[in-house]
Amino acid sequence: MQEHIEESCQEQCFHPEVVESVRRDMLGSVPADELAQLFKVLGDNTRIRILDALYRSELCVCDLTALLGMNQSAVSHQLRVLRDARIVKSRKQGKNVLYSLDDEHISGLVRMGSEHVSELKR
Amino acid sequence: MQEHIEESCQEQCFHPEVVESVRRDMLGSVPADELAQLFKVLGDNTRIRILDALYRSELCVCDLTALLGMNQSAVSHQLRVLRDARIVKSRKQGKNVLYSLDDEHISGLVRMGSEHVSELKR
DNA sequence: TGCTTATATGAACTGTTGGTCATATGATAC
DNA sequence: GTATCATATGACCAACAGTTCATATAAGCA
Repeated sequence: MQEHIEESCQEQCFHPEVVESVRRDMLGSVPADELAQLFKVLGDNTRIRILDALYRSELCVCDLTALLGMNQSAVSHQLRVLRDARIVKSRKQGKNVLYSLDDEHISGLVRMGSEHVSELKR
Repeated sequence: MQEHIEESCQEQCFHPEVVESVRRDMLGSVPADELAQLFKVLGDNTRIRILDALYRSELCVCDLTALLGMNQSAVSHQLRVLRDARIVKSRKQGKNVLYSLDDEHISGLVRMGSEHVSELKR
């Protein structure tokens, strides 16, 4: 994190050297997009509750439906979003489909996010 | 992460003991909501690019406007969202307003998210 | 074979969100 | 004071996202 050079804006106001140096270092637009996409998938109450549940145990769709108290279709739709984002994985077992978290980065993100949230309350 | 007990669904299909135990451990609905809200704010391409830039240097609004190549109003609107979520902070300096990240949890989240994203590509 | 159960999916509806335009505020400079 | 510049904000609109309803698929059971 470099220090900001104190000077008034020329012309169009901005600080050309700082802007140039930041521009060089910034993420490309593709990675930024993918990152935003990941957070967007995490940015829904239903999906967070699903992940919170799956963090504790592998569960089938109707378990999740019962836990969340919402209808099965809504849960399935959200599971699809999570599957497409490769945040959860599923395996078939008889009539049921069992879901679980796809990797441990996700629990890390959720844990870190929780810390930030509780930090803000102090 | 406890193991799932293999048994077929009774009645309404679900596994009552597992569901009960998960239910006990799950986040309350308020924390889940706050967490989802945090990720929702991070889940936008423009805001991620703003954070990526601010991670590298404190910047004024017109710097960001130039960096992102979008109009000033759009940038200000998104800065407001980030400010309301206490993800960035601002200080006045003459005519300018300088923005920076509000705490290091945020850069941690972004870093961790990036790792996850690049992990998926392998 | 048909019947039931678990899950998935498509269509439609509704609420939300990101951007644009126009305008307001607030500070500096003249 | 007035003019100008940097930023903020309100109204509006188009695109999108989450839920529901109805229906499809697919497995197990009689």
